[in-house]
Amino acid sequence: MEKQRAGEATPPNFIRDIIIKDLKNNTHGGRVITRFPPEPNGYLHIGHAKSICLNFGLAAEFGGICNLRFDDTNPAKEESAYVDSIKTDVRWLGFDWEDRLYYASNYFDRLYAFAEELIRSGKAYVDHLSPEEIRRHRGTLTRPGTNSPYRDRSVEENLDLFHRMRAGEFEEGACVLRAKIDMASPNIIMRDPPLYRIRKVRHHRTGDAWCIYPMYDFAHCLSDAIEGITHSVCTLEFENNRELYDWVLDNLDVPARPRQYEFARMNLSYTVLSKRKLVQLITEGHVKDWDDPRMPTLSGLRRRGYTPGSIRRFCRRIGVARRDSTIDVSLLENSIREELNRTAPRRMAVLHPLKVVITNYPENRSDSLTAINNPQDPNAGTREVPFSRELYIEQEDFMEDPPRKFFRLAPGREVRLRYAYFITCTDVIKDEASGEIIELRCTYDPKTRGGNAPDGRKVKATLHWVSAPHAATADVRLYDRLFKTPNPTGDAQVDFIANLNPDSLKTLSDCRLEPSLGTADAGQQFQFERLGYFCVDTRDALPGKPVFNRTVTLRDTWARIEKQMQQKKKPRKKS
RNA sequence: UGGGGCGUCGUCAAGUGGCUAAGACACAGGAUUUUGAUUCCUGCAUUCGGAGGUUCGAGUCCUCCCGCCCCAGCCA
Repeated sequence: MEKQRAGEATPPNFIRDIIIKDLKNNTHGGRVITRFPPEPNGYLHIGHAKSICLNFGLAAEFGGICNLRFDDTNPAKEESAYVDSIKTDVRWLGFDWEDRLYYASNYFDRLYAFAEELIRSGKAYVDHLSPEEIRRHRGTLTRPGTNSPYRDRSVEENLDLFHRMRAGEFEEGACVLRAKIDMASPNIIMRDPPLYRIRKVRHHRTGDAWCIYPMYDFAHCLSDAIEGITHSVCTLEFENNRELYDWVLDNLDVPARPRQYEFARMNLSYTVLSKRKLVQLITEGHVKDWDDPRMPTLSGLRRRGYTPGSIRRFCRRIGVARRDSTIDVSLLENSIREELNRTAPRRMAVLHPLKVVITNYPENRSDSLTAINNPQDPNAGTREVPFSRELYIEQEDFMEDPPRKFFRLAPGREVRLRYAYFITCTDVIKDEASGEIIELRCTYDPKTRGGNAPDGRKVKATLHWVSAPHAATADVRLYDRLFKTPNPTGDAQVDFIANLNPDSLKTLSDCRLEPSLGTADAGQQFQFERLGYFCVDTRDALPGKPVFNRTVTLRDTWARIEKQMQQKKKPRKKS
């Protein structure tokens, strides 16, 4: 096993501390059993990755196990398609639940028996109040609730009623099984919470076997107990539910006594993570689907070119705590750059082509030059790239009237073409009608082959380029942040949709790539030199016709300088 | 306004009464560079939401105050 690099060890967090203490005190018989419990009603996103890494990571670190358990107690919202995508994503992230793939729905019989046990001990009752009446009886944050008139039915009557609920004798909403706790509890969760409701809906796994389904608060803690979970880790919004979690387990004869611990869910700048909002983005057509490369879903990130390792490292770096937090996306971006810098083969690709004719280079001749595949990895070897009289360079690498700090190509200036020759710009050809620059005439110095001048003269810039007659053509998708504001949902007055970045996707259809890129396979990742990291799309690419997605740009100091110069030019706005 | 939580650098986050308050990202300088990339240096909280108090000593303990988050689904 590769030794963890310094600073990459799992940082301490309070849940880890609890486990260490429990292990020391033999609280759970020295065992650590966690679980990742998604509801199959949507795709996993980067926030779930935090939970997955935490739960599986904790188990791995302390010699325990982590189960994958689908919390499928609401058939109206859940689908097996989501089960499949979740399994794919967890596996892709690099975690293995082995033979421990569980479903809350597998426990429906046992859960039903637990409910009967609660009724028999006088701690649950069937309530015939309507949903509206239940709400009214619940009271408010500051006022206690009032008891349901059905609260004191006998055990026999409750048992009978509950059996009849299960038998389908009542309509949806006609009645519900409730825990008999305390309608005056300051914790609203404890005011006789519903345990079972009637749903005459086909369940994706149990079919029509049931018409009553357990609520989260009843099913989750008992599922944990059934599986012998020791540390039930969830997010902070369930903190109020912990009292009920404990109540259920304390009032039933359960096989194990798990404990719930809560950590803060993450927010990520320039995006949204709530399932409701992600769904909205899809249904309103702002993005294509769950796996749109702009989505913070694991399938979106995967398609964007993020690797499992980069996401795991990101999750390790953000830590686990109880305070609200918004992680800067640059941390995520840094995680993938860091990996791809080490691993991605370099290639040259011209996204916005500007034709260059080397006037002193013979027609009908070509040249083959050796390029290094990855300067960070000597084992990556080299490749040959063709050179000829007609080339393409990046439009933004030439300026007719360059500012001081611009040291790329300009009239009369000499620059290096990477791995090729020094060239000097002699003429600028423009479209007569529009004035647009359509071609450059340059000369090359044959003595600089490979990129070095024998006389030792230096150039200030090295440009990437592609030989025109040899180039492959492809579509390249430039993805950027989905929202233009760091906190798209921050202003309650503004619909987050209004904060969408209109430039989150730019599709370029006339990009010229070095020939080898024309046959790249789906999923392959490259660094396009001086531009960024790109991968071949896995959905829209055809054999021999790849489509490239930009994962992330390279850090771009020049862009920053340009921006600063622009800001200087503009008169400062009064603050 | 009832209850439950949380406030340490721009963003995360260590810190569990006793060296000069870790580290990462971001940012700003500089060096190296055939990617304005990478890499490498350097800088970046006299102060921990605020005010009092306890203590020889407080980010850590106490009191009060301020701010933010969660809970009134037959969702999870």
